[in-house]
Amino acid sequence: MALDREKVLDTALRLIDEVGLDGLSLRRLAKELGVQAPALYWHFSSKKELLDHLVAAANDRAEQGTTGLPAPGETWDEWLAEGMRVRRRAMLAHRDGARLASGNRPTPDSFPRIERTLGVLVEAGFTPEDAARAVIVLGHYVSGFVLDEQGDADREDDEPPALDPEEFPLLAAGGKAVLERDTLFEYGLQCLLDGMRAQVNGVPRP
Amino acid sequence: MALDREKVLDTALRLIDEVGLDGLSLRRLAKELGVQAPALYWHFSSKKELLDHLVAAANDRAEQGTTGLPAPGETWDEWLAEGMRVRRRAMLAHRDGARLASGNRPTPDSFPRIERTLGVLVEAGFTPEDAARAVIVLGHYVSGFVLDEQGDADREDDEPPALDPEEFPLLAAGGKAVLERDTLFEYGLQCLLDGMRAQVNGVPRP
DNA sequence: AGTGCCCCCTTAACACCGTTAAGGACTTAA
DNA sequence: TTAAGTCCTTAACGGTGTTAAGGGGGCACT
Repeated sequence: MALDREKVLDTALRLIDEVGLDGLSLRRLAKELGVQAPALYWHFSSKKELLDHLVAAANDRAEQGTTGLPAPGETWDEWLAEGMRVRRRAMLAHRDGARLASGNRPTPDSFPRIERTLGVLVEAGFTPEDAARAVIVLGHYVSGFVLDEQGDADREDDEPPALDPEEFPLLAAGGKAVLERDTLFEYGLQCLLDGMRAQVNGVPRP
Repeated sequence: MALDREKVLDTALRLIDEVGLDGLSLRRLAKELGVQAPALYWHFSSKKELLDHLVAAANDRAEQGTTGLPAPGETWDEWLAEGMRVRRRAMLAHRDGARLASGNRPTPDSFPRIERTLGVLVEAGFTPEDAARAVIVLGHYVSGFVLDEQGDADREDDEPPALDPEEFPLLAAGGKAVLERDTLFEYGLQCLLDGMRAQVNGVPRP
């Protein structure tokens, strides 16, 4: 039974959930495949290339079942928000998913999808420039958010340092609120969308 | 002439600008200090600890000269925006600064500063919970943004793949706009602040 | 003066890492 | 039957973070 890219990527994705991104070495992956490490160089030219394809594979799986266009009657902002929630869930689906995803450009495969997204926004009244800015900026928010979210998971060592509620009352109150990740994510997401709604409606900036 | 943490961190900060985060090995750093690699373990218990202190040192330097409170007559949103610009510049000041900064919690040293920030927002009408959410969410945006900004710099290999303006007209137009990093940063920043302004003024979400 | 302690560093080594070189089977095609 | 191509092996290179053991030098105390 010969190896192929598909099999390697499947195993790598499974392995990364077990041992994390830092634990994923070529030797470890090769062992899991019943093969010696240099064998992987037949299928991928370098580890970096393997990781790039890993991201693409994970994204493919995550985007399955999404149409890429708003449902009838769905407004652009509801649609965009839902797209960002999907993106967050896709990153959360794999351990270190955010770290894995950040640090590589979109491949040309995703151009049509992006073009369609921009089309929806332009249809809604965005200039092409602002549409691109909106998409990029939302992406940065999501990846920054999930990066932190998963960074916490890695740091298994110790809980947050003790905090005196007498000395830092606001920090103590706020710290709890910030632990509700879904609420927090939605807060930032809606803030961004508020700004975009205002802009597309021609509201002047103060 | 004995080594101390200060000297090590100084040299590391200088070295990281030359060789990047991935190029910063203990042996390389030790050589720069005229010392053998294991000597560093006298001053820091691990490389991870050294990097944590590196971030703290870089932040200290960046925050020097900022008061941490709004100037008289400055509104909370102008003040917050300026704070985020400072944060971005601090990360950009060192090669791989964003990658370095992401992936470690604020040390207790920064608690007073954060508490003061929350105080300003609560003064402006935020609930303590929303103030904390706002600060966190802005931070995620900034780090996600700069992470991408500096990721581009690392990728010296090839320019973006050719893009047919006939096939992807919006992408072509938007791609140019997105290259103006300052404008792009400001766009997202103001979007976020729009949402926060709306919330603090009690504007109901649509 | 001598003795012991503590600070700061050295040398040697371990177990890993990504990657390359060279070559050995085994399948397919001429 | 030979030739080419595919997929993998073993061996090795130069690098990594980290640990173990020990050596000098300054300081304090007897």
